[in-house]
Amino acid sequence: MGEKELRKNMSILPVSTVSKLTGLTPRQLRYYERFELVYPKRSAGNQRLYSLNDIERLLEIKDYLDSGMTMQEIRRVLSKTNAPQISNDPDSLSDTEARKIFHKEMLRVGRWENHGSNNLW
DNA sequence: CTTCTAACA
DNA sequence: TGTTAGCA
Repeated sequence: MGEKELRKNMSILPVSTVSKLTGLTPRQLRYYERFELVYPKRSAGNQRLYSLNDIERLLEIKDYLDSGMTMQEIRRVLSKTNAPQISNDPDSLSDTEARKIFHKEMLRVGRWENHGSNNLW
């Protein structure tokens, strides 16, 4: 697995950020998790941590729902393309390193907001 | 922030 | 069926 893919699979984004990024409410994010459309990690405080791949997934889910697709159908499609979240050891990262990565993502978020772009990665 | 149940269209 | 309000 390349370094890029590794970073995309790191779960570091809290629901508030993911909500703004995807336009989905935290409630919807929880609902989708119930249907196994996404499998975010959990922080020590039991709060969801999403990866960049999860963002892409969620955006896809949005489109699929607009297309009139069902949760079950979406789950089937997504389970083929993207296997369940794999081993991304957040514990293997030092705190400073994790903070660096998170800050980087925050900067990216700001950039998108300024450009108002929907074509993300 | 999390969980849960009940309710709506 | 997808989503939400209100609670603890």
